[in-house]
Amino acid sequence: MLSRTGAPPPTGHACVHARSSGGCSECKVRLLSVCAALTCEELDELEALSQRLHLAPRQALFRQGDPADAVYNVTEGMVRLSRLLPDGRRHVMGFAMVGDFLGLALPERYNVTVEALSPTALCRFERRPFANLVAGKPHLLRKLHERAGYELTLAQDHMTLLGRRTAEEKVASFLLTMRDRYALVGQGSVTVALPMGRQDIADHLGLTIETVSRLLTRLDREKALLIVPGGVRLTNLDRLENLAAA
Amino acid sequence: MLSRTGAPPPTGHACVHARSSGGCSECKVRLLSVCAALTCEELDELEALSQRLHLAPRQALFRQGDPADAVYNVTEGMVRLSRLLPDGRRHVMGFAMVGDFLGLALPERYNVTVEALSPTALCRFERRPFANLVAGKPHLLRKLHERAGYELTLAQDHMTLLGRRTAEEKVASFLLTMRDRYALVGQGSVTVALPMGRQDIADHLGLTIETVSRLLTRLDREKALLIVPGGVRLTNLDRLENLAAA
DNA sequence: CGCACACTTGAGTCGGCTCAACCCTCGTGG
DNA sequence: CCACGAGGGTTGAGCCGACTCAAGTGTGCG
Repeated sequence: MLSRTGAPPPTGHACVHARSSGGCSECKVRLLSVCAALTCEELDELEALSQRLHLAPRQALFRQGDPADAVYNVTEGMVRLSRLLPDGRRHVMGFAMVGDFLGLALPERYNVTVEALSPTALCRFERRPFANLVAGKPHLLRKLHERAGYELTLAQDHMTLLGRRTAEEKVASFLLTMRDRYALVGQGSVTVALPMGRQDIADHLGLTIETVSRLLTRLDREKALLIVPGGVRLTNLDRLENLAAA
Repeated sequence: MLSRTGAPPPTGHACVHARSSGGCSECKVRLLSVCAALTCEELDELEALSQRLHLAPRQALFRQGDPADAVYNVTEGMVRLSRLLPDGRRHVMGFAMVGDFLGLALPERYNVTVEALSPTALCRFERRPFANLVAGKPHLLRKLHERAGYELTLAQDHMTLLGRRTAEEKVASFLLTMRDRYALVGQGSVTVALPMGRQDIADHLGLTIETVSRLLTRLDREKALLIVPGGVRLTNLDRLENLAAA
């Protein structure tokens, strides 16, 4: 199925290559993404397959059940990966941001719905051509596999979170995880943007919106953080890390 | 990190190959495992690297924190993958059985402890030589990647289970999942062996042992299943499937 | 027989959920 | 400019499902 790729330490090589602007080789997220595995020539091949795409907030990229005929790389903004249970309950699998890859685990049909939270830009690759490209590039496959492994550890960490942690631990842990992910893409700051709504956070952590809201305001009152428009400012990291306690 | 590979539909090719007994080519789980990707000659190479290993119940294969210097293929029995939180809480990531691969996502150190639940046999591969072998065999890497993707979907399903389902749904769902996994390795039956203890099930589902016990006896009383020594017999699949309601 | 260990069962508690207001901000239109 | 409505977020009161704590029941093994 589909999944975010968090961001394992980028391992790219510089690529001096004169070309018209806007290409993959000038892509500012290249070194953060699987594309870091490619040489200049390979980037050209990739670029030939790619298609730029922009999403407005609330716009869907695809929906659970749609035939899975493309994979994507997020180059700007943030999207939400969610799943609807037959009885209406919703589970938010995660959030994909700059550098994340959508489509590591591809079944016949997407089993999540992906929607933009903020204005988002992506590279789209048709599934078949992309698979063919990968087939001829073991190091790209290797990179994808590496990502998949990394994803797997993240998924497992999240399982532990969901299964064995209290509401407060979940919220603290979520905020710190978001901070770390921003840091990995060079946006490290004590102020963490939260483009998703409270309901999204709740559905991600296995809580209700009321619980998330209550805990955030409590952490605010306790001066562990400061709620600001569009996010939070983490004013007492020690306290939060204590709560999240790996 | 480490992880079970459930069992995507096996896709192997028959391999007529005369050789001394006990080799990979006679391995009865080959077609269920990643080894299905290999030709006879490649199997020989693999076999040269492999090391047979047997575990008695309760015996550990390795522990959380040990340097991750090998990967494994389970050929018999069942192991438990668990993780200990700093405060003593435990989370059981899953159970690996016949055909499952341990080591898809390998960080520096194992982040789970693997212990045998029943008498277990495995193939052990040193990490480096195995990685080298894989590096020269794109179709094996491909197979591993496929598995990783499959694992990822399983992990995500389990997340949904942990985050958004009630205790009863969790238990019913767990039993059906176990049944399906047995079926995939040719042990399909309405009687499901549960070599793990109640505590293990509880730690896997994010419940307490008492809750698991209570729900099993309730389902028994309601004639949805029958508790038998070492497992359960699912006597009313419809009812259970209703409860698990994907 | 008797201990150990896994499991079951019961009574009481509590964390997080449900239900229901309420508040605030922002966009729209009169 | 203000009135208004909608949507997101907050807050409160009460409840309930799963947890905690504690005892009891097998069952296998030395």
